[in-house]
Amino acid sequence: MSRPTQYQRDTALEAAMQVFWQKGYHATSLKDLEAVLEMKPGSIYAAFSSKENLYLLSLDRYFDRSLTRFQDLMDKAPSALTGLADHLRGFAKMPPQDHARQVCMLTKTLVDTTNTDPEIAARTKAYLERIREAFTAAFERAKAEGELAPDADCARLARRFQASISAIRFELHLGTDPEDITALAEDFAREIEALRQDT
Amino acid sequence: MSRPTQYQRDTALEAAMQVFWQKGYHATSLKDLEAVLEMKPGSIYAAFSSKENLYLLSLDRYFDRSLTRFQDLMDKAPSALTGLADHLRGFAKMPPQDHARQVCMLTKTLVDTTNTDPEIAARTKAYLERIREAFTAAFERAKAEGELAPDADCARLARRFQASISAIRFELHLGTDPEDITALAEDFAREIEALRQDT
DNA sequence: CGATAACTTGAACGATCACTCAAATATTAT
DNA sequence: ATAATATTTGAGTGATCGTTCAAGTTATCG
Repeated sequence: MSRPTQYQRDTALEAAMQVFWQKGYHATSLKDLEAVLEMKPGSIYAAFSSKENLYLLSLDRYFDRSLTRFQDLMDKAPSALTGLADHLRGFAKMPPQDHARQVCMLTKTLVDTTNTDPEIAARTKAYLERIREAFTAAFERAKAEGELAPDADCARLARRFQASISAIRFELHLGTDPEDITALAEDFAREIEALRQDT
Repeated sequence: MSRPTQYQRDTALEAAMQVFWQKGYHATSLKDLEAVLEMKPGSIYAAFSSKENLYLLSLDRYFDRSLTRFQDLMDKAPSALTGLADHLRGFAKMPPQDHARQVCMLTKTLVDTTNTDPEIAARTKAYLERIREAFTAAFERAKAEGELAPDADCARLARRFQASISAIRFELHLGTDPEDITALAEDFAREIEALRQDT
C-alpha cells in the first residue's frame, strides 16, 4: 500500500479540526478523534505523531482558511471600508446550521490553553497577530485610497475591528437570537463606515 | 472537631475559584484542587460533593462578586453613563500583577463547556444574562435621568457594552501591551460618553 | 476521663487518558 | 506468483482521571 493520498489526509485533518474546534483541546479525547477520523490509534500516531501535533496542524488549517477568506473578500470589495464592514455583517448572516456559528478557533484555543499549554498558546497568538496585521493593512489601504482620514491610527482600528469580530462570534457561540446578533454586527459595521470621509 | 468555620470554607472556595478561573474546568484536576485547597480528596468530597459542584460554587462566587462590584460602582457614579464608561476604563487600569487580568470566568466557562457540559453552560449563560440585565438597567437609568436619548435601545446598548468588556478582558488575557489595552478601553468608553445628549 | 460525634486521612477503585508495538494485512515490484 | 515494503490493526502500556470509604484523628460534652 502506498502513502495515503492527499485527499485522505486532507479529509482527516478537516475532521480533526472540526472536533477540536467544537470541543476544545482538553475536552477532545483520542476516542473522539478515532471516531471522526475513522482511524485506529496506531494510524493516527503514524500519520500525525501526537494529539498536540494534530491540534497544531488543525490550527494551521484554520488559520490559512480564515486569512484566505478575508483576503478574498477584500480583493473583491469595491472599497476597503466596505469590505471591512461587510466582513462583520457576514458573520451575522451565516445560515443557522453552519458549523462555523461559534467562537473563533484561535480565540477558543487561547482561552483553553494559555495557562496550560504554552506551545500551543504561543503559536495561536502569532496567528491572531498575523490576522490583525491583515486588518491593519486593510485600513491602510482605506487611507491610501482617501477613504480614511490621513491621521487615523490603523493599528488601533484593527485591534478594535478584531474585538468586534470576537464579540459577534461569541454571541453566535451562545446561540443568541439572530436578530440581536444582526443588530450587534450592524452597530459595529456602521462604526467602520462612519470612519469614511468625503473625498 | 466542629463543622468547618465559615472562614475555612470561604478560603477554600476562593482558592478553588482561582484555579478554575486560571486553568479552566477541563484542565483543572483533583490533584490541582488538593494542592490549592490544602485538602485531601475525602475532605473535598465531604465538603463539596464533586468537582462539578465545586465548579458551580466557584461560578456562584464569581458571579456574585462581579455583579456586586458593578452595582457598587454605579451607586457611587455621578451619572449612569459616567459609571459605565469608568467601568470599562477600570479594566485597563488593573495593576500588572492582578490575577484578574484575564478573560471573564463566565466567558471562559462558556467557551470551555458549551459543547461538553450542558449543565455548567446553562447556569453560566443565565449569569451572563443577569449581568447584562444590570447593564440594561444602568442605561435605563441614564435615560430616566435625561442623559440618554429617549429612543435609545437600552438592551442593544447593553449587549454592545458587554461585548466591549469581553474584548478588553481578552486582551488582558493575551498580555497585550498595556498602552494598547488602555487605547482600546478608551475607544469603548468614549463610545459610551458619545451617547450623552445635552439636557 | 470516657463516650460520642465531626471531620480528615490516604490507599484503593474502575474508568479513561494519551500512546505503543508486534502481528496482520494490503500494495507494489519483480 | 513471490518477495519486499508500506500501512493498519487493536490489545495492551503505565499514568492519571474523578471518586469512595474504612480507619484514624480531633473536638465536644456529660
